[in-house]
Amino acid sequence: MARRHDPERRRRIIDAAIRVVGRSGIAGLSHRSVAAEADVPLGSTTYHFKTLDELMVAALRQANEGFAAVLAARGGPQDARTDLAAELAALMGAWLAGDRTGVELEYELYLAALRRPALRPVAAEWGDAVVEQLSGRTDPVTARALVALMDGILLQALLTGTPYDEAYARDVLGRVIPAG
Amino acid sequence: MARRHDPERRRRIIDAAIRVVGRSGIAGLSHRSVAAEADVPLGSTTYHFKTLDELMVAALRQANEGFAAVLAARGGPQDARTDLAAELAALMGAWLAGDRTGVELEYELYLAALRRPALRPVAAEWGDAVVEQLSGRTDPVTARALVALMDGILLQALLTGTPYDEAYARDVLGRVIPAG
DNA sequence: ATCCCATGTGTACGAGCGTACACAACGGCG
DNA sequence: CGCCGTTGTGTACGCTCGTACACATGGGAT
Repeated sequence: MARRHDPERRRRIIDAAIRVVGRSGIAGLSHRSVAAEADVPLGSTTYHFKTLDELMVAALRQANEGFAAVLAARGGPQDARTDLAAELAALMGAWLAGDRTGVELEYELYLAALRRPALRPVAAEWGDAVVEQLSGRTDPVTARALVALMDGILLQALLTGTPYDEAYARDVLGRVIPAG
Repeated sequence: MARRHDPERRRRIIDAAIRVVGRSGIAGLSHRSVAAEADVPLGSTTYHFKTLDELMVAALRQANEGFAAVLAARGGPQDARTDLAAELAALMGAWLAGDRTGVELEYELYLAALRRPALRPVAAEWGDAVVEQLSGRTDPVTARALVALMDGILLQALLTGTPYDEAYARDVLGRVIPAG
């Protein structure tokens, strides 16, 4: 019999959900699969998250925080003399390096907002957060365009299986940034 | 009892699959739901498409052809004096106008390639087709960047529920196109 | 000390799913 | 004409799913 009133229970379930989505995709996400992965009874997942949407919201939010931390560490408010386009291109390269599981996981949750209105606010938050990270380096319109272009470039790589071309990314990202 | 050896049977099933995805999303796609929508017996869908992946490949390919036709009609090889960025921005606006069901449908099938390798070649074909449509107006690198940026802009609008801003799209698309 | 409710657990139900498979009907071919 | 493979159909099996619900438990409020 497990300990009661476990404050980590919720977190355990979210972590398990992220692992499940990473391994089997959203299609493989269910109360039962998460319960098995987290090694908790079925009733526990349904108690903390009435619907799978709620669980996905929590998972997406947590995944976002992870990426935001990476971005802050690498592309944060450092000096403005470095080439922003090159930095972002390198950031994408580092993210895609090795296996693409992590990137696929985050994009799958992110893109799930297309059909699940509950996820849209979280997806919007993510974009806003990145824009804010870039706000010290460029204007808001450019920042938003950079986010859009990065999304598109990453999707081209992920959806078609094409290898990531960092030089190409640096080139076209640079075009979006106003000269000066 | 339905007529046998119906050459339209396959097409009927694909059309029904597209309607089902448009209404309920990929999550609602099953052999049974398609069979009901197409008004054919269950065995008929499983006979023509052993797996749902096969059915999605056919549906995505058919949806692609529809968009390619629209693009060819509007953004085809017309004279190069018109503003390409403005044309593409207007094209996206027209596509999003009214209800977004059609766009959501195509993007959902397109994005499904993230987790379904069977769809990747079709997704790649789509990108290549658009690049080719643009080949008369600009260089290949720019064309690919425009496709990426359009994907990103459309996704921003679809995922966050933000209204589409055509002036913004025209602005940033124009930045990607080399002066001259 | 007692009560109460948030938290946690186990089990069962009905629905929908992919799959398999036996059978029916057509049409080309020998 | 008669055979046979392609195409089409009906049904049933076993599985997983969300959901519901009754019950257990323990800590905080009274």
